[in-house]
Amino acid sequence: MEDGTSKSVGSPEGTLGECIEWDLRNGCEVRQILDRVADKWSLLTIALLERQTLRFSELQRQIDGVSQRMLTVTLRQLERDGLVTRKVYPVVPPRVEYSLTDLGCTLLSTIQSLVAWTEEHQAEIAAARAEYDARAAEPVA
Amino acid sequence: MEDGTSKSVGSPEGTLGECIEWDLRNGCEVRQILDRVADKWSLLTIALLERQTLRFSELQRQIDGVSQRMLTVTLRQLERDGLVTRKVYPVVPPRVEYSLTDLGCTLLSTIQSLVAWTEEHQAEIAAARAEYDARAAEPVA
DNA sequence: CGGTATCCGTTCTGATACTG
DNA sequence: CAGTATCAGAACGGATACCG
Repeated sequence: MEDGTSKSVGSPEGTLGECIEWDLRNGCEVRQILDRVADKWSLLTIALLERQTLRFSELQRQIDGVSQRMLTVTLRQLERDGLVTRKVYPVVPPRVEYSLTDLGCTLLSTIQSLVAWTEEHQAEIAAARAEYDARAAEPVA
Repeated sequence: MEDGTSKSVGSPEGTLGECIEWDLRNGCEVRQILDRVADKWSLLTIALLERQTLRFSELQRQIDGVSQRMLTVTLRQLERDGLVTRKVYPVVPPRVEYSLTDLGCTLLSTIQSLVAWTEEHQAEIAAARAEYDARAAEPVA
């Protein structure tokens, strides 16, 4: 996990296509970051932290389906990437609150778009799948 | 895989937070779709097909890093979900071209945002990681 | 409560070999 | 060229047990 020293950045401007090519040609860490933010749990976690601070248990309850381990791992990654802040209150029982950093907030709108898109086109995708599967079942006939 | 019959969709309007909650409470297939479109290879594949049709080998060459197997799998999923069109020319040697469907195009802008965000904040993330790792190395001191 | 450590089965991936 | 099939290794994810 060496990283790319943060200075050789300077991504080229231009169309997305160009950026992608640049990205790919460099086989750089962009893909790795993309994988992180595009992660299922990361996406949902960030979305849930929109404008609100949540405790570990609250997150776990709301995401429901995520195991304690996965939530912990996800939060650690997000914290490491500077997207989420972890605040520990030295009380007993322990209280740990998570919230988005400014950097994390900049991701919000994009994630919103992605989630919104998914919900908007849910039916279309389901239909496409059904059609595809049906076609696969009865070949050319 | 019951469908979402296209009419029972009506995701609630309002803030993203509300949508997410709705999403989670339904434990619906949204997450599954999200996982698909948020996939590393899917993301890059769709981005590369922006306004252009590409052959299998062209995609493989440009994405570089993807194995033939993964590219095939990815393209099949995207095709099944109705995001990509697969056109086979019955010639020899075989020629297969891929392009985005209208549905796939609607995802373009969102994906562009995500990729753009990643490239824009690459440095910040790298810095955050470095700081986090450094802090982990020398505890409280 | 909020983790961490560990075991362990499942999934994902890449490399390789073979086909139309 | 564009796959499909197979196999082994790596990564993922859940369940459990235990700590501060």
